[in-house]
Amino acid sequence: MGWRFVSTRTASTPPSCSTSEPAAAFRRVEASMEPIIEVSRPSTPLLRQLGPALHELDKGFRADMRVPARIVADDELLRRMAEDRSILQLVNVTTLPGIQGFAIGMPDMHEGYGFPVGGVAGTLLPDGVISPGGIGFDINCGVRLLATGLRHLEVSGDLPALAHDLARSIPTGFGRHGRLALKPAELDHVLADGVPYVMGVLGLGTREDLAHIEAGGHLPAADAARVSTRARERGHDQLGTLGGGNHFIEIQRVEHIHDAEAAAAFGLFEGQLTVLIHTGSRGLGHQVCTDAVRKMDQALAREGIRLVDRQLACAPFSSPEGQDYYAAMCAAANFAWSNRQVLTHRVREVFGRRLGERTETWARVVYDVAHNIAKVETYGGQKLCVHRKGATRAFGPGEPELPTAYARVGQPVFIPGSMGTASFVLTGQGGSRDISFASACHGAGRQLSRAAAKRQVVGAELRKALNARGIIVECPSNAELAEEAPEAYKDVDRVVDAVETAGIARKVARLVPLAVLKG
DNA sequence: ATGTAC
Repeated sequence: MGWRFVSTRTASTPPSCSTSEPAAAFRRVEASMEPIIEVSRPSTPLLRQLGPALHELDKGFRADMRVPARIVADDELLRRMAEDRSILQLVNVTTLPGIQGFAIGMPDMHEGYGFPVGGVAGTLLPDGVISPGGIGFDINCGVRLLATGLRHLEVSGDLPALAHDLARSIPTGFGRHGRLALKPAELDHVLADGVPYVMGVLGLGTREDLAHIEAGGHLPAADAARVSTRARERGHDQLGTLGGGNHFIEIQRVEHIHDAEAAAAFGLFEGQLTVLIHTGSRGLGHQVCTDAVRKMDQALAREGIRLVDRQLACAPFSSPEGQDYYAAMCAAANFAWSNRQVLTHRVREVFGRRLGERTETWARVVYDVAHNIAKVETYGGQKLCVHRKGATRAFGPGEPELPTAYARVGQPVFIPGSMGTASFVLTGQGGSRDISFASACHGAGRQLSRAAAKRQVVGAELRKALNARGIIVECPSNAELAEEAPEAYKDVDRVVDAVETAGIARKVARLVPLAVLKG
């Protein structure tokens, strides 16, 4: 395997982002971004394989690295990553003040804002930085799996009606408003209290749901008062909406069980009808991120932070900007969990109406896990701010936060494939703490930009091809379909295999789509 | 991802 790492500037002179002339500094950094890797050259001792599907780029690669960069991938995925700037972005992450151990990229890694999507980094509290770009614009974008007691064959004739009803009940697409318009005081409660409020006061859900959501659907560090007026305006009527892009609701069948013990613990069986919900905090979270990036950018000089890429805007966790962002991020996360909770309620309404309110038609929450979030977690006795951007927490067995029924098998991890392809349920392995700060991948990962996908794929033809395979498509826009075409994504089987080979999480079940609802 | 370019 031949890899050559090429840095276009000398390692002894890391670029600085002089905050007195940010625009010029930004241009310099941009100019230094290509290329990081050339394929088919002699290998370098700077990149070495640490284990199965685990690689490390030595700290000596660039003088400004504080820790090494690691990547979970097989050789083919690594080669793919080298085609965009994601590895360079991961190297940039290693320069952040307070970073501990290593920055690590998941096998679905690709370019993002500042951090790569699929990047994980832990910074030491209290004074290590928190960086909004390490969480992403869609704060607490995440995935929730619902499992019914139905066999898909029992209801195959009802699927078109179910999909249609869901499409009528759930607003999808860019900027769409929902049926719930929250009064300011109600929005405050959603932001501060998350799903317990939605369940307890609005009556949408059960106590059982709460036990099967990461963090119980409520981060207590949230402070509604630190969410800007503009963010609240954008979010007040978006609870219970799906959004656009890669967000979707999919009705699926469990095609194959890989791990009988874990599947039994999660309540999954072959032929079962499941529903996968993928969405986040909509315009509210986006505005929280935008607000924080601006504020932190202005505070860099005061904090004496010099950045290699301005998109890595950050502030010490303990600083006013860091605390404001963390409290607002937690509030946006509560909003996102609440959003998935309201969507769950809509699914239950539709299923109950169409199929009758029976034990079998009840959609139980298997788990709900964030993949764009920062969490305070303890590693080696140290409290870290673990940034996961396009990365799923993957706790192994025995972690106190897990539901009791999952304590022996580990945390459910959901890996949605691209539209029309398989999704996976995995379970976190004990080794994940040391390998990846207890993190796994979050999806197949883009390999084509949205623009490139639109050029290459005709939405109407994709729709026909999906229908020909018996997949129901509820999506008003052919353009949106084209952007999310399977060709735009990496091979999800390969991505999941890399995570499993590395020892982070193991396969429990493979799910295939029956109907997809998207913006 | 996103009232898609303050």
